[in-house]
Amino acid sequence: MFIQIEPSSDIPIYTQLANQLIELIARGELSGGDALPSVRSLAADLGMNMHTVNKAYHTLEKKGIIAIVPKSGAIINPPVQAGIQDSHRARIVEELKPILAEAIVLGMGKEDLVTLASSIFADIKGE
Amino acid sequence: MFIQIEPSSDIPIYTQLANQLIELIARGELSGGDALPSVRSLAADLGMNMHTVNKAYHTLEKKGIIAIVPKSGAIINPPVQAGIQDSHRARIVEELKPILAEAIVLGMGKEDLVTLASSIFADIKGE
DNA sequence: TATTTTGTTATACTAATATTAGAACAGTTA
DNA sequence: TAACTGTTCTAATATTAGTATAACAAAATA
Repeated sequence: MFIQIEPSSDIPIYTQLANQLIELIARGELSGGDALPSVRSLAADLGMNMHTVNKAYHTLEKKGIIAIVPKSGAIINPPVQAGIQDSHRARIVEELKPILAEAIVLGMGKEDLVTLASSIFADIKGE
Repeated sequence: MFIQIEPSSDIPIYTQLANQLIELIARGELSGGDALPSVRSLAADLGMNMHTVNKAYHTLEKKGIIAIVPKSGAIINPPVQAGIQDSHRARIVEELKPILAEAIVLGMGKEDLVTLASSIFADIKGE
């Protein structure tokens, strides 16, 4: 598992970890049904505390991306075929809105935003 | 100026304030050249501390959205006609990437993302 | 069955951040 | 001149982030 943490970043370590795990899943390097490493082993691998990894896992669970089975481990949820759930979509919208507003103020138009979204999509999926 | 702060939110007050100011500008309710209220008056209006407003203003300055003139006040930057600057665009991409990755994992495809971006754009611009 | 591993929970500590508070300073504006 | 401006400073409290141990009970495994 290829994960790189920037200790000097203003983004919390557990958020960096959660984001990189999400990208690995989006890119297909981790798939639905796969088990994530135990919090202890991943913490040892990355040189961080067990509780930090635990917090990242629980962040992913709250987002509906993995399932944590008590006393057993964390498993990536199977891909949804019926499309995104409304509750998740609403959360994405709330996260996206302030960033898109910023982009608009800084001079981007509707076409620019659509192009940007497509290009980031391609980048995540692996160019 | 219509600003609503949620004290119980996990989003810091100064971030909520900065985001809502950005949306007001994106929507056109505040325009380039307009002066923002003084940090003291806005803090009094919103029932918060002067330093919290000050931090929100400096956040907007760092993003290139307003200019703060020492001993005078804060003025909204004029709209850019030459399109967004590369440095700003790069920052937007970094902010957008983890959210789009999350959307992909939760079942959204390229078309869904493009549609979502368009719909949020319309929403911000005032339906 | 016995051992190891698992996530969970609890406590404790340090560091950084967020927020409020009050005051003083020096330049701007009316 | 007088009021207002952002800046700077000190200070206090509250919350969050991160690390460090330790113990527990259930699951996996040898």
